[in-house]
Amino acid sequence: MSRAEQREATRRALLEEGRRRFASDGYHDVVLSEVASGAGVTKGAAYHHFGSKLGLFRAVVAEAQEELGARVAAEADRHEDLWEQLRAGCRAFLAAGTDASVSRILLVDAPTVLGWDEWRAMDEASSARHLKEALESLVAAGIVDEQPVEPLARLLSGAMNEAALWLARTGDEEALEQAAHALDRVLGGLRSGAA
Amino acid sequence: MSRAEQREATRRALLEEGRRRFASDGYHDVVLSEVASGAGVTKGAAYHHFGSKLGLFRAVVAEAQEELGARVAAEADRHEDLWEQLRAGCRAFLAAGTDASVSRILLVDAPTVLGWDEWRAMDEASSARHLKEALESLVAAGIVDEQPVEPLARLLSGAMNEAALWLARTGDEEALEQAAHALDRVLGGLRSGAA
DNA sequence: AGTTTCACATACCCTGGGTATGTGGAATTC
DNA sequence: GAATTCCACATACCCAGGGTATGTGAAACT
Repeated sequence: MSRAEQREATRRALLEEGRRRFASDGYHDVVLSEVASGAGVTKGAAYHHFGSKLGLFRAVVAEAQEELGARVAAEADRHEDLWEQLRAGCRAFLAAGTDASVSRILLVDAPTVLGWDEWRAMDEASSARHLKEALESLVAAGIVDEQPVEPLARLLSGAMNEAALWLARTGDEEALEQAAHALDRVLGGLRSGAA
Repeated sequence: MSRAEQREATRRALLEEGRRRFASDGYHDVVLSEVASGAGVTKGAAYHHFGSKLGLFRAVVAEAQEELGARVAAEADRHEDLWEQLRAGCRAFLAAGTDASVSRILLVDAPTVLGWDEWRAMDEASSARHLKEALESLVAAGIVDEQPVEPLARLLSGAMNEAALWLARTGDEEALEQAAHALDRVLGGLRSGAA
């Protein structure tokens, strides 16, 4: 194995082991040296690659964020109708929240550990941006009334984050159906001439 | 000062200094011995009263939670109409989120530090319960369609938490108005025969 | 007045994040 | 292909800070 390959291999091993532990134990209870030994290396390697425990966490978050964004977008893009795209995206997000490596890392720990500002910036770069764009398209198409999209997107984003956490906890198939229904209700309020 | 009075005085001093620091620096960056010295005592006193750093935080959270719940309930109770009660409560919550000792402590740190389960249990005991009760009353009055109230409450709770954080960050008078409007839209979707 | 109690102070322990430095083998140079 | 450089890590160490064990003096009780 060449040096570049070797480097990439340990990097990946650290990311994966880190993700596992962050998801199951939470940021604070994760010991960096244990992540390293779990990945078959030592603390030194982790610091070489990521600079700090927070650096590793940041990298894990970024990766998980991207994956989630892609997953949601993929589900949304299966529909032609703009309104259905929004619904499908939201549902995909709720379903994804069941995964601990999403909920614990992205929704619970990330805001505190990275600070709310940085977390929001990362969120903006993926899922939140999709949501905002979807809403803007709907406004442009006249399906949703003209209005500031930003606060609306925040409200919906928050609603779905919380719902996803709730589902992750009471990981029930029925609960997911209920949440999806409730979400439809809420979204319904946005349609032109609904209220 | 009697011993009981003295005890209560230091307890309060620790709670208040703790609340200040947790709000401005966040749980992790708060050093317990500094909280103590800020309150005019030593670490020993803090451990005597609260058992651990987490114990102090828990006490601070409980107090802040109660205050918030009371504030929201008070605003809601100024209205006769059930629907207006819900709206007023939500608006009061949004306004309260501007306060750092609410947003940082209750919304950002508490879920991670106490763990989501414990946080949810505490939330349930105050604001979340009020929200659920309000929704149940609305359903009973036929203003909102019959449906599972639990997931709906979670969605709304999450939406308001996130909105409050957003407001705390861009602490704008106009933003608050926008958020309140967006909230009305979303709530509007719940009324019978709206969708 | 003697004894007990208890609210704290003091001194110490130890985990764990961070850093500074060493090292062996791959990549490069001549 | 021997010498040199480079670099991905390992090793050894530092120290901040949460937690604990024990001491102490003044109030409360007898």
